[in-house]
Amino acid sequence: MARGGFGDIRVFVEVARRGGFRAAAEHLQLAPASVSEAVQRFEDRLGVRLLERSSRSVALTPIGEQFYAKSLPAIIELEGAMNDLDEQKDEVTGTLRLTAPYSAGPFFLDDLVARFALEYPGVNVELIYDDKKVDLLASGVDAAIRSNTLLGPDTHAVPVGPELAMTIVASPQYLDENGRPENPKDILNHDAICYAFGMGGQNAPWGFDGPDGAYKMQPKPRMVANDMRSLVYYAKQGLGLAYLYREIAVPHLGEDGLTEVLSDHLAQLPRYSLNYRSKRNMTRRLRAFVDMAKASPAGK
Amino acid sequence: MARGGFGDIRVFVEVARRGGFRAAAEHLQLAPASVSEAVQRFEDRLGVRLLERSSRSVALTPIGEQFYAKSLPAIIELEGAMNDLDEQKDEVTGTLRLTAPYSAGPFFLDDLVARFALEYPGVNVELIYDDKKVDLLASGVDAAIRSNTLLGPDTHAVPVGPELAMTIVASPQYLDENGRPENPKDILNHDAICYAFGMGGQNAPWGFDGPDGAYKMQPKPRMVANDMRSLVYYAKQGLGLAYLYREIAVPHLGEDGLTEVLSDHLAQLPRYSLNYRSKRNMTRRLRAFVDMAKASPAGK
DNA sequence: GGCCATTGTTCGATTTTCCGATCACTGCGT
DNA sequence: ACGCAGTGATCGGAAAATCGAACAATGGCC
Repeated sequence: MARGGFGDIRVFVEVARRGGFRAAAEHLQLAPASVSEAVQRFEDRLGVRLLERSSRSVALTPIGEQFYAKSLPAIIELEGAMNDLDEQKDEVTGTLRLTAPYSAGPFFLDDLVARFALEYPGVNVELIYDDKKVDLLASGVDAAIRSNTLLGPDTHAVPVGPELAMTIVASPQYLDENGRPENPKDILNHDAICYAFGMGGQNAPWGFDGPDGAYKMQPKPRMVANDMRSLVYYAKQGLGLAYLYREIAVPHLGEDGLTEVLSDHLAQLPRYSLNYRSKRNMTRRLRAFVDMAKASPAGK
Repeated sequence: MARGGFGDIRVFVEVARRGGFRAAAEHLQLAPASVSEAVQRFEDRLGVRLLERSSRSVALTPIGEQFYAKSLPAIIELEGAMNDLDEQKDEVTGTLRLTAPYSAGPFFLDDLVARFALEYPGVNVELIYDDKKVDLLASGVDAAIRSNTLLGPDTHAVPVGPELAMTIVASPQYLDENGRPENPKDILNHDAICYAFGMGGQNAPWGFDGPDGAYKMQPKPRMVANDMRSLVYYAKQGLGLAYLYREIAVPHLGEDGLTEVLSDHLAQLPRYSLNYRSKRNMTRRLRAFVDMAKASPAGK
């Protein structure tokens, strides 16, 4: 550091601003002795006394008052510039750690993450697919995409991904043999092919819209898997009614394939929720990702 | 100085402003190595590269460009505040303490000090004529003018005053009675009127230039005084050869006055040396005096 | 292509700054 | 008047910054 340079101005200004050496030292993260000595050396070099001292207090001299008044605005500007630098700095390198359900990738997340990685080449992305509940504080991830909004200190959520259209499908053969459900309550009399959230996880409830609003039902699960392509396969084999994302079912509809039922009764699922903690030291890379996710169209 | 503090901003800004480390170093009065290392440490602490370097040039990174743009106005403000402080400080009353040989006053120092006092009305000048050796550290003076350069920690010297032409004079009567010295060694056969450096001080040796270079001789002192006007008087009285500053002798030459001898053999004395310590307590008034002394023409 | 001047960098030595422990002083409460 | 808490200052040792000398790299000139 250039001896007796502008760093001394900062130290002096801090003493003046805080009304004492010890308070200034605390703010500057220096020892009180260091602040005392630094200001003394500064005054010696200048050949000017900026501060009047007694053993219990400190006051500005007239010339110190003037110098302080002139210097403070500039010091504040430099503090701002340093803060801006800190904020920008986060875009340079770092790893963004995400977790998301397996299902999110093909729907929208692969695309979103790829676009993010291209725009911010300095950021590495670590994406852990997991269907389990996640604790943002304990998990070490920057953000967790889940189907629901997470709660916690300083936790925020933004909707991401597409509006999720659901469907219930079955093979024509199954329907011939077991009848067509006419009302949502009819699924209780049918075999259900359900999606499970991993081993030991709950089965996804089936969501419906009725005259009284949205509600969910939990049918009797005949087949359970945590991969919707398997659900499609089981349905084709005539093993029951399968509840899954419509996008996955669409290629398998019609002719010898699957038939949709109860289409008018199905509720759309809410979009995924990007959950993150917006604490004071929220990194720029997380901020950038949240901003990009917000800006993405609902279909993506 | 608070390490890694705002002093580093100033150093970085200076490199950016001047387009290179060496130019910035010159302006900051630091070694190039110091500037290079200071900016490197700054970048390391920040975790950001502000400058792109090659072996012959330097350029700002994008983030460095932004930081420079934000910081420069504040640095300029602080420079202004420092300049204002310097200007104010010059107005603060203070005492410049000098010591000089008795001989310096009439030659140049009275004039120099008078011009200084007129230009800096807020400064008092205390001038102690003394021919003794002086210890800058112990003496309490700001600067010591002596005929030689002083040595010591942080001690600097600049030549001041006129080139000192010397002369040897005697009365025509004396020369008629005792013969005219033809060579410097002849003065050993004459009575000498010598200048003494105060009571108990040495006599000033007589300086000559010969084919083998400059040398000094110490003649047999018949008359001794520490005021050259007295030496002039003694010489007029025919008491011997007097060695003194030519400027003092000139009004007394010719007619019934004094005659110069050995003029071709005399060495000029080196200019006086203004010795001062440029340590951390170098005041602006001392700096101003040194600058004015440097700027004075050699005849003054 | 070779040489030279100029640049930024490196490194061990030196100088300066920072720090912890301690001290002197002061204002306040009793 | 005394004791205590809190302030700024001091000082020797540790840590950091600066420096001089030397080096590597580069661009311009011949």
